[in-house]
Amino acid sequence: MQTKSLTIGHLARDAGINLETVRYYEREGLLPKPPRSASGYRLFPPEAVRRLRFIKRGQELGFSLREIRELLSLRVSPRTSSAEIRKRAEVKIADIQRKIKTLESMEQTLRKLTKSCTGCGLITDCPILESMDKEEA
Amino acid sequence: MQTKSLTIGHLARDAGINLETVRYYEREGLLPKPPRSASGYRLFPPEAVRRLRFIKRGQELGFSLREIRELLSLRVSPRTSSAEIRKRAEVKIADIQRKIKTLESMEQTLRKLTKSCTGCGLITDCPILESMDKEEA
DNA sequence: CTTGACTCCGTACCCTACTACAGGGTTTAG
DNA sequence: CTAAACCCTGTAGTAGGGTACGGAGTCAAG
Repeated sequence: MQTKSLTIGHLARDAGINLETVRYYEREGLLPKPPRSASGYRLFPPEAVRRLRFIKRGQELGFSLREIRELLSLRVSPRTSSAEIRKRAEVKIADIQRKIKTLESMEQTLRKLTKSCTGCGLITDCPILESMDKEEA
Repeated sequence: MQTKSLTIGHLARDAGINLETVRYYEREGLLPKPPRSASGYRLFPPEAVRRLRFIKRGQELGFSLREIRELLSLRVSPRTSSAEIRKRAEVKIADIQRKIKTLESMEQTLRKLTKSCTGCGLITDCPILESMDKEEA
């Protein structure tokens, strides 16, 4: 075992995710298959930790594993050009922007409601609920 | 059947979701149980369409059905005060803001990468992939 | 009336993303 | 040398969010 390799348990702890999940990601092609020791143990390079963190962050942003795999594997085919990859990245940016816009509009709606809600009256007068049950912006 | 009521199929079509999903939402408490016709058919009020659209949008923003139900049912308990509801709405706003921030930072990362990627070179030189495989901001 | 489109309920199945064994080999600390 | 702590593979189970289907009743048009 080289000093630089991580066993699966080590990697999982460093990245803060379940050990079984690491194997799952490997099966699903999110993590490149690592070399093995003589006895068959996986020997992950230290970069694997960052890769796992990238996956986690992507998920928190609402990307599916399939999308994250896409992002991570843009380089897989040696045929695709750098331009192609750039294009894909731009699509993802547009994706993200749409998500941001929707969130912002939802925030606005909630914000307006809390503003018109003095917070003192009885439930029946709360404009937040009023609007909730009837519709939204 | 009153002129204003919608059958389940009608509602589903109007809201653009699967009929079975409507029943699922009712079971899960996202949609109030509608009155029934003499023969047992559900008779939804027209507002149900908006409610369904609200649910859909919430999902697109990464809220779980449980969270959406929470938002929708803030008024359920006649004991909670208007202030309580306002507080909950504010928590949701903070939630949304966190999501927006994370998305923005991811966008920034991707944007920086596309900028440094001329899009002309071979795959091996693409800075997007370079950074993908090694880490991220 | 009959036919086709709807509806009802209950149950079962699907996908995603994990998570948990079981049964067995390996490494390492004492 | 042995026990604890790891690791392996393979399979199964979970939760969330639906979706499909069978068997039966209902409604509207011709």
